Amino acid sequence: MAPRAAYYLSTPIYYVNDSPHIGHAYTSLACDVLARFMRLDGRDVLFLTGTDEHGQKVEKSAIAAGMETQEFVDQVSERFRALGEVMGYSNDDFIRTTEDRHTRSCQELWRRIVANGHIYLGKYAGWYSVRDEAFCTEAEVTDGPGGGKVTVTDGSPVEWVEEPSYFFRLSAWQEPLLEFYEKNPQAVAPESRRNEVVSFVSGGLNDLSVSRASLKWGIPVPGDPGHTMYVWLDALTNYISAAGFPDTECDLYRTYWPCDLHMVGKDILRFHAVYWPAFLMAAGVKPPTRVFAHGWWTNEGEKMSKSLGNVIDPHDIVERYGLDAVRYFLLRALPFGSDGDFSHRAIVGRMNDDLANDYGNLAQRVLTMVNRNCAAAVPEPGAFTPADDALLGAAEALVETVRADLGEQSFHRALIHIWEVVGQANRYVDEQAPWVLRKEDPARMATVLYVVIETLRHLAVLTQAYMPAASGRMLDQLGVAEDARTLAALGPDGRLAPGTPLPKPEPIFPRFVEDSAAS
RNA sequence: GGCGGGGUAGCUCAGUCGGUAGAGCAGUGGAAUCAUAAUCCAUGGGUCGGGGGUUCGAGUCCCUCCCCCGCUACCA
Repeated sequence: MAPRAAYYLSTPIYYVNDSPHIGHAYTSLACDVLARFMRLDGRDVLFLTGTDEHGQKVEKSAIAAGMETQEFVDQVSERFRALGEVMGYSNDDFIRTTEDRHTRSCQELWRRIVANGHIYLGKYAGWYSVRDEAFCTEAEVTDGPGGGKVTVTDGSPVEWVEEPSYFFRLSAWQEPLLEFYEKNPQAVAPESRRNEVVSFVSGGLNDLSVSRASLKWGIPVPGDPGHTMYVWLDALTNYISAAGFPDTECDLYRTYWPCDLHMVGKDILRFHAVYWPAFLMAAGVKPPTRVFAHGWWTNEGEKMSKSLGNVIDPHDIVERYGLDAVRYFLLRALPFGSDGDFSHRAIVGRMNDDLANDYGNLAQRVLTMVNRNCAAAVPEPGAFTPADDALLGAAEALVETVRADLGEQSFHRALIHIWEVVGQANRYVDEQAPWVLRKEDPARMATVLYVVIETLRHLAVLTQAYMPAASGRMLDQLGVAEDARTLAALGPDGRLAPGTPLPKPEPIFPRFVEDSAAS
């Protein structure tokens, strides 16, 4: 038997200075759905997430909180782990940049880049924003209200810093990067983001400051402990640290690197699509296969911000709408890659129309009939008619379509395709009218009900990646064994066995009923 | 300023090679009654952002203008 094809995908590591919000939840959710789907498809998956714990900002926050820095990051990192539990993530690893394995990896990557002549000692002078962890050009700085200088973009204060610094020779990587994008058109997605990246690189690249002398909370530069690595070089390296680097001969590394997919928000695309491949190529390491930048959410049409106080906390919406509904909505509401709006009306529409009415009710109406008229067991089908074959054929063809959609991270399209079959099944039930057959032709009724529950088996197996809990309950009601819920079990060979006892059906997707007492 | 992406039914959006404008939701009418008052059927006279052009024929190609979004530059 051939070894299972490996699939390595990552979320960004989240900065511990932030509180987990819907943006973090969304990025990881997309990865989780992909990871689950790939596992169902028999792939050997490594799904990585974690936390970014270094930098001046963290150090200052710890002091402000009156805590030891390590104690502070331990506590905040835990919040991101907790988010994973609330959202049902199935990550295989959770890396923290304060771990030894990461320090070793970073330092070795640095040594290799130095050995190849791409890091040199220079001097940096400029405006530095502690909040943004970045130096700013003169054009990005303006006079602040309090007399000091602030950034133009978000008004965070900047301070003038002059210090010796190590530089990464990014300027030398312009051509290799352009060649990389050219040869690997799928390396940056979606298409519009790829254009932006190519355009940015074509415009010329400046060398990058990759160390800071004034920073203590970070990874020391090998051979020059007076310097600490620049936060992005540190953070990005987590992706190979988790793959066992620098031990490039270990199973982990040989199996999973290069990473198949880095999922990121559009704000950090440049770091992943430009700096990161350059760092790796400079060290003689293969760059990641693909970086996908998704969009932002607004809340009821408004940009989310701390000052507006309208930042969506994943815990709140999961509590209000339920995890399965939230997971479904976030990936169905908009084309993946675009910006989207989170509104109460929109999610309730999806919950009630798509989940409760179309999908949930399809299962309920058919399983109830089976329960009452087929001795609560999978019925014995007779010969299939063309109408039966049409529905079964559509259900069986779905796996190919969904695999292709998810292969290009088109989460919403996969759901649209699945729901086309949901609609087809509802129409089939109306046309066949098993409640009429019950009196006139019980054998035909049994066949019709069988065709629908067999269709439901396909639907439920496929929706597992998006809605693990609800889909699992549906598979329970269909009498599908735990070990028969993979994509390999789809198709005619895995059909439901007549006579299998079925439990009494219970509604799977609750309708959201507005609380009229409120307001 | 440059580059990229958009401007299509009340709302969210599809529209491959140019050939009588589509889907979902919402609305209206009807059927059915197995089901979570769920389902199914019927129903869209929209200047396809404005103007001009090419063509027998353009949402779909060309020119131009307006507006929105993203990336980026420069002036300062």
